[in-house]
This record gives sequence, structure tokens and C-alpha cells, in this order.
Amino acid sequence: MEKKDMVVNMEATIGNSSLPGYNPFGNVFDFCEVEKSSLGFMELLGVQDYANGHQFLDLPQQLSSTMSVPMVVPYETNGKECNSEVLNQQPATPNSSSISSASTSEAVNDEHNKAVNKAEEGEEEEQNKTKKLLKAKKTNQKRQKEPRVAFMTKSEVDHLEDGYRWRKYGQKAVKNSPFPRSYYRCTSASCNVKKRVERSFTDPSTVVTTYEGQHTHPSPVIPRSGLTGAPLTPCVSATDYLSQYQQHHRQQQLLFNTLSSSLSFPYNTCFPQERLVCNPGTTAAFLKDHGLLQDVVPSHMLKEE
DNA sequence: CGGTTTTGACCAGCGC
DNA sequence: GCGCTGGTCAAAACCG
Repeated sequence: MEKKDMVVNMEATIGNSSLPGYNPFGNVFDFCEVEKSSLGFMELLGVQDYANGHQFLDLPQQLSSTMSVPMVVPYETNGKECNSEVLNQQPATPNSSSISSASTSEAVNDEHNKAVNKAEEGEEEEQNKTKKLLKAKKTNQKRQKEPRVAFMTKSEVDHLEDGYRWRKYGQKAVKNSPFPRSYYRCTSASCNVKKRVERSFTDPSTVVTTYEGQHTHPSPVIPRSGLTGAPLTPCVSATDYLSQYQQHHRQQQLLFNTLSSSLSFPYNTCFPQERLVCNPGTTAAFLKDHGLLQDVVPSHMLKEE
């Protein structure tokens, strides 16, 4: 039973980093600046080791910086999630999350439409038919799970701007938590990316955002000129900071999406730090193929060898 | 008026 | 079979 485990690799990468404060993507120092501005309501929280069920508690000290760390929920090849409870930091029940993909929903909608068109009976019977179709469809169709990426971020706002447009389609109370979980779907047609947003009850200042799937379109919001990767400038207000943080968050997700799609995410070999930093040749080729990264990766990182 | 949010209902999967 | 929980649906409300 192979586990696609990226979190352990992330720790190794961070631990071996010769540049304290770099995350595996090399875009951390901006938030060092923020922390010094004493407005730092966001900080590194640690990384959950999903494979072994414990946290790397010393990670904040290793990094000595503030940032949000992308975390990956590993999946076994049989499709079972190893541990989905990022928020509550407790073991999840097996198969606790049953997720139907948007393609499933579309298929279901097709069936629904067919049922509606065919039915000549009264409304009630029509509805019953539709429900039966829905049930049959859901029962027969094996649900496929998309790879997930979870961000733990200290933030005062629940729904962080990440450059994409989302439609909220549900909200549920979470067991053992006073904070509800919100469900969002990307508004772009044919894009089946979803995300869940929930606030940690162990640390209410922490927001856990879990992305599922990969966008099939570029971000509709981000102005490319704004993605320089330059360090954050000193902030004069929490609003300024929030704005810069949100931009950073967008950058991180963009980078993660780009890497994910380019490296057949979830990958289980190495983090892209070497690609981006240690191997200029690879970096150049990489950036040539993935123009967005030029906006995301700090320029000083690209120059290093 | 069109897009988004809210919210109660429904469903699937799991444990007992 | 029953109850619990997470995820989704969809009608109504809301908003710009």
C-alpha cells in the first residue's frame, strides 16, 4: 500500500535548508518582514505529518519566520485518506470524507434532466424518479478523490482571497468544533476545484483552507504585474498587511497549482526547491514552461545557485 | 436581474 | 436497522 506522502519530504527539505526561513518554495522572507512590523497575526503553525499522525512541533523554531505552509493530505493508492483532520488534529475515521467530484455532479444533473424530460407524470412522481436516479447514480459511481492541499494560516478573515472566484454551496457544523465548515466551488465553468474553509477550534485564530482538485483556467483576479515576489513593504495598518498577505496567499496557491499540474501532483519524490534554486538550468527550463512562476518565485531566489 | 449566500433537507458511508 | 457525521443540493433570500 503505497503512500503518496509529501509532508515528510517537506520537513526534510526545510530541515536541510541552508537559508533559515525558506520554505520549500523559497518564498518566505517577505513574512519575516511582516513579523517585524509587529502586525503579524499570521505565523508558521507547524506541519502535520499525516503519514505518522504527529506534528513537527519544532518547525516554527527551525524556520523562525512567519508564513503559511502548504500541506498535503497524503492518499494511499486505494483511495483512502490517511488523515483528513487537519483542523482538529485528531485521527479521522476511515473514509470520513466522501467527496463527489463536480463531474459526478454534472453526470447526475444530466440524469436529472433526462428524467425530467421523460417524465409525463405528476410532479411528485417526477421528483421521486429523480431522487431514485440520483441515488442509483451515486451508488454505482465510484467516487474519485482529487488531491488535496491544505493551508493552515493565522488570519482574522475566514475566506481568504486566493485569486479565484468561489461560490459557497454549503456550510456545516463540525463535530467537536464551535466553528462551521464552509464549502466553496470554483465559479468557472468546467472547473471542478473545491475548497473547504474552517477555523481551528484549538486555535480560533487559525484558518484551515483545503483545496481539492486543480484549476483548469488561469486566475481571473490576479494582475500579473502585482506578482513580483518582492519582500513585503512595511505596513502601516492591518488593512495594508491583510492586503499583502492575501496577495501572498494567492501567490502561494498559484505556485502550488502550477507545480502540482506540472509535477503530476501529488508527487512523492522531492520538493521543487532544487529545481527553483539549486539548478539554474532546470529552473530556466521550468520557468520557460511555466510563466506564472516568474511572478511567484522571489527574484533573489532565482539568481542563487 | 443575475450572481452569490444562506440554510434546511437529503444522501452516502460508517460504526455499533 | 439505526444513529451519527460529512458532503451536497436547491429554494429562498440577499445584494450590487
